[in-house]
Amino acid sequence: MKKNITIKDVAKETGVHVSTVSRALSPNARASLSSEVVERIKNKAAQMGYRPNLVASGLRTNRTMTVGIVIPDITNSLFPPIVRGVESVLEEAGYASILVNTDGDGKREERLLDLLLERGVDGIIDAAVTSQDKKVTSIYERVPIITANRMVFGSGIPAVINDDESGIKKIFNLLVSKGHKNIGYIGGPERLSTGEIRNNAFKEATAINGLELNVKNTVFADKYTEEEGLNCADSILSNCPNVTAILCANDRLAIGAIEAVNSKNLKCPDNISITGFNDTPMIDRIPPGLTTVRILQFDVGRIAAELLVKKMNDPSIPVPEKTIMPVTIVNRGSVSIPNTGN
Amino acid sequence: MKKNITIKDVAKETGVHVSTVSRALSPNARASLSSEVVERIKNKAAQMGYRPNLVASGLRTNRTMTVGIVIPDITNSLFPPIVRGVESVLEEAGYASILVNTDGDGKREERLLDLLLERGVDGIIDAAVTSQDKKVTSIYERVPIITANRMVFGSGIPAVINDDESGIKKIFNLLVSKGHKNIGYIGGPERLSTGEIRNNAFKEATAINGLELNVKNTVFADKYTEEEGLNCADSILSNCPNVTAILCANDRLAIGAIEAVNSKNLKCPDNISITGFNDTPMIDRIPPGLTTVRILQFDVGRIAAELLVKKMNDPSIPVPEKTIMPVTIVNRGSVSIPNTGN
DNA sequence: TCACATTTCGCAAACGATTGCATTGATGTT
DNA sequence: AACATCAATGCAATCGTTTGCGAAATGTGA
Repeated sequence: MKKNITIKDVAKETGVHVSTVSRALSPNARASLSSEVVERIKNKAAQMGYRPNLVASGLRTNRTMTVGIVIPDITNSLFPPIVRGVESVLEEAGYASILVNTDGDGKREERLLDLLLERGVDGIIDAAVTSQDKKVTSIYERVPIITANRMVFGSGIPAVINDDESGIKKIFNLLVSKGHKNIGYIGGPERLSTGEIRNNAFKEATAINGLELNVKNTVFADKYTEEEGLNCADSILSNCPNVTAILCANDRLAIGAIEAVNSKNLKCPDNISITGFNDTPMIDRIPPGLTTVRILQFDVGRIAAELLVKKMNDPSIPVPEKTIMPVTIVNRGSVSIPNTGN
Repeated sequence: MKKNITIKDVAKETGVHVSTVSRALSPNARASLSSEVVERIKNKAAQMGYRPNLVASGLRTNRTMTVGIVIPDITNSLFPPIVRGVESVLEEAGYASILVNTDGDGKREERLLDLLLERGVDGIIDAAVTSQDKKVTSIYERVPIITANRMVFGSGIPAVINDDESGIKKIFNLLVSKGHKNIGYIGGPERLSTGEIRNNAFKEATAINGLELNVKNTVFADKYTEEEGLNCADSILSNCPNVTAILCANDRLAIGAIEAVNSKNLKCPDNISITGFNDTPMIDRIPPGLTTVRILQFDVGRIAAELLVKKMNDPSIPVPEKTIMPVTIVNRGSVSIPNTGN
């Protein structure tokens, strides 16, 4: 392993002091130097193959130029686009990102957040928070944080989220416009802001439309997984055989619901219409084509990162506490007019 | 933003020297201290909420306890499981990982590798190398590297790859065992080791089986994308209408090929059998269910990381230059007996 | 030509932790 | 009792960079 070339080596080679080299190589401090030396030093440094040591610089400046990205699980296709969105702006701004997966485990999340702190990250993008997250709130006084896709209620932590409420209401309206009156609902986990907001939106939507809501046709998933979706749909279908549609708080739940429908020898959408939320990648290739709410995954990450960069540059700068990204309905094959026949 | 508590604060508070605190908190050096002081210091440190500054420690020890993970694109579902595999062992070993996406762009890859070096990563897992990658080879003398899923031929860089050759041969044999004699092939990019190995394996397989191979039914994709798969399949289907099966070097190509078949009003597998490679997540939900080669994505990452940890602990330790992970065939619906009728 | 302002650069102290070496005090040996 | 031995801790340099401050060199104006 070769030895690294330091600022000191460059200084010796060019016959100036290390501080001069430092200044010559720093775009800000460069101004106080004669352009002649600056050129000479920059050339020599390049020629010697000098690469700054970000660790040393980080120690001195207390800025590591790294941020932590906290997500539940990169294996969940909802998150990679968010991560890319985050990195698209972070990379431009010179930041590297440390990615960690919480697996939705609170203890893990706490550990990982502490780890990020030890590593001196300049900021954190957290897409794995729970709606009442204590840990992240306590950390918020030590480092700038932006939550993405989810939020912590009443924490003051700036959040970039999707318009969950209007998404649910729009797709609910789509169902009623098709003639559905008996709509089942598979809700999201109440401990997540997405779950709570979507679930409330569903309740409101039923009320607004004068439909009735009973405990049998609205069940709440404990996790956003296909398996939960399958179980919840099973429960709805057996307790309320007269539902003509099931609105799901998330695509994965919807996929599970479709499975449940299929396994009962029913067909979606012929017998039961099903809708999702997120329009997660590849979902369009799974039959019958999920009608769902499209969110701007990449942009959620992008905007969150932009806000974070602002905050990191100047912690006192005010950023909106809630940025709500627009959603759109994408119509595919999983919704049709209700089949009340037989 | 609160001030961080340092080793110096703990020293002052306990009335000992900073070096003593350092030793007390370091599992190795702890031995040379009386257990009484060690306890006292550890307690006080915990009580004060002391958190080590990994940046400072990294500067002194020249070990940042971070590794770089280089992949083409986290949005490609092949990679998240690999990343999780890597992190599963890295996290245990106390390393954090910086994830970067090259987008398959050589220039980007070079820049990102340099960035990782500046950040003083202790090692690199690279799943984005080309088969003749100069950059990564040149960097290999500065930091331990393991390539995952792909390899750099003749570089001496340890690689953990899948048994691409036997995967292709097995699935080829599956096709001939079903009776296929006129098999088209959509190959992988020649600049990637996976492409080269799989393409050669296909050639060998045809030779072994005494089948003929012509330029019209074997085409090579420039990238592993659905779009390329579609175009390549289009070309094969129009130039060789008598092919009964298309073997694809990768699942995404296969998905594109299925699209091409569908768009010609043919059906897979009724008219054309199609096979893939990787058994990428969710692929099982896309009709008609791709018959493909399953690779151990998670384990490729895991093993690569294990080797890397070994190397980082002792660069002189020998690790196998090539670790080949077993593959298995997973039979789903996309292969049937050839339809030569009409 | 002198006093003074400016530009350009060097000096040295930080940042927080680690570690080889020196020092202290206690213990053991003869 | 004198001395070697060893365990426990302190001292200070070090990692590579940044930056406030001061010194030297240069320029300016009268």
